[in-house]
Amino acid sequence: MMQQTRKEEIIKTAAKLFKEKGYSAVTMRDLATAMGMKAASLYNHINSKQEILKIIIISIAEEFTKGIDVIYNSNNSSLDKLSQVIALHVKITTNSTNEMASLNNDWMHLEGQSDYYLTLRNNYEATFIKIINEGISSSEIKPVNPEIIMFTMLSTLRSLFLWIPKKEDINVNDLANNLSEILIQGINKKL
Amino acid sequence: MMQQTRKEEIIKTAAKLFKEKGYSAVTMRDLATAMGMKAASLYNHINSKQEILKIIIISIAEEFTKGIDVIYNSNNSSLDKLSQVIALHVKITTNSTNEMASLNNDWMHLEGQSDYYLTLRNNYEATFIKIINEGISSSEIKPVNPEIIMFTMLSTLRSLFLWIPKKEDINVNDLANNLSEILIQGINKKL
DNA sequence: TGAGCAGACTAACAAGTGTTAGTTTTTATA
DNA sequence: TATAAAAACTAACACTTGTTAGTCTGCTCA
Repeated sequence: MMQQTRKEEIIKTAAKLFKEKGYSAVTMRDLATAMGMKAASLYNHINSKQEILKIIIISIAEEFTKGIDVIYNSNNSSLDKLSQVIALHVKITTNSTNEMASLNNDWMHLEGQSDYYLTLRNNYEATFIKIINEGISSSEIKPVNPEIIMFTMLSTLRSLFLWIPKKEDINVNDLANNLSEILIQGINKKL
Repeated sequence: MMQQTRKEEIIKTAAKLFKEKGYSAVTMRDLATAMGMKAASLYNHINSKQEILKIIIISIAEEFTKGIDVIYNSNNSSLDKLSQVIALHVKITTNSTNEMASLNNDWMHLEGQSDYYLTLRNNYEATFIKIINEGISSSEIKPVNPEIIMFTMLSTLRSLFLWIPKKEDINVNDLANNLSEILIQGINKKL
C-alpha cells in the first residue's frame, strides 16, 4: 500500500531522534514536530511508541542473524569469514546508521520483546565465537582468549554508527578493508 | 564531612540504575526505592537529578584527561604509551563500571554542561591521535589511517564497561595484556 | 458531483515527572 | 538526658507524558 510510505517516514524520523537523545528522552510531541504534524496525528499511522522501537530494532537484528549464518556456512577460511563479518557490519551500518543506535542503546526498552532480541543476539555471538574457535583450531588465528577477540571486534563494529556519519568522504570498501587490516593484522609494523 | 557518605551512596546507586535503563528512563522515585527511601528525601542530600549526572560524568572525564596527559609526556615508545592507555581504561572501568555507562551513553543529557564534557573528550582524542602519529613517524606503527586506529582502539576501550562485569574471574592485568596483544599485534598467527 | 476515506486537526484524559514546603523521627554528642 | 543537627516523612505543586475520541479537510474515482 502507498500509505506505508508515511509510516516508514515516521519510523525513519524516530530513529534519527532516538539516536540523538535515546528512546526515553524522545517524546511523541518531539517526533510529531520533526514530522511537521501534531502528536495525535501520528496515531493514524502507528499504534504506539513501543511499536516504532520494535520495528526499528527487530528488523535489523534479524538482518544480522541471517547475514552471519550465510558467512559461517560458506567455504572460506576463518580469517576470510571474519573479514566478511566486518564487511557485513559496515554495510548494514552505512544503510541504517540511526537504526543501529537504537539497536545498541535502546533494546532494553523493548517491553516484552527484549527476550527475543536477546535470543537473536546470543545466537549471533555464538556463531561469531564458532568462527574464531575454528580459526584457532586450524592455526589461522593466535590462541588468544576467543571471547576477548570477539569482544574487541564486536565493540568496534557496534560503534561504527557513531563514526560513519562523520566520515562521509571515506569509501565503504576502504573502511571495511582498513578495519580488517587493523583488527586482524594489528598495527605493529614489526621492523 | 561525614554526611558526604550518604550523598555518595545515592550517586553510586544512581549510576547503577543509569547503566541499566539510561538517565532519562530512571525516575527519582526509582532511585528513592533503590535507596529505601521516598523521593523527596533525596533532596536532603542532592540538589537535582541533573547534579547527579554531572558529578558522575565530569569527574570521570577529568580522570581520563589527566591520565592520558601523564602517559603522553612520559619517555616511552609509542606502542608502550598505547599499552598504558589501554591499562588506564581497564583500571578506571574496573573501579567505576556503572559510571562509565553514563559517560558513554548519557553525556548528551548534561544540560548546559555538555560543552565542557565535549571539550574534555576532544582534548583526549587529540592527545590519542598525537601518540599514534608519533608512532607512525618513528616507524613503530603501520601507516594506516590514524583515525581508524584510534576509532578501533577507543571503541573497544569504551565498551569495556559492558563486558568487565560479566568476567569477574578475569584478572585486570591479564585483560589489559590480552587487549594490548590483540589491538597492537593483531590476531593473525601468520604461519 | 458526490461518496468515501486517508490523514490532518482540537481537546482532553489519567498517570507519571522533578521538585518544594513543612513536619516528624532518628542519631549523636555535650 | 536534653539539644541540635541530620535525615526521613507526607502532601502537594505545576508540568509533561502517551494515548484516545471525535471532528474537519481535501483528494480520488465511480
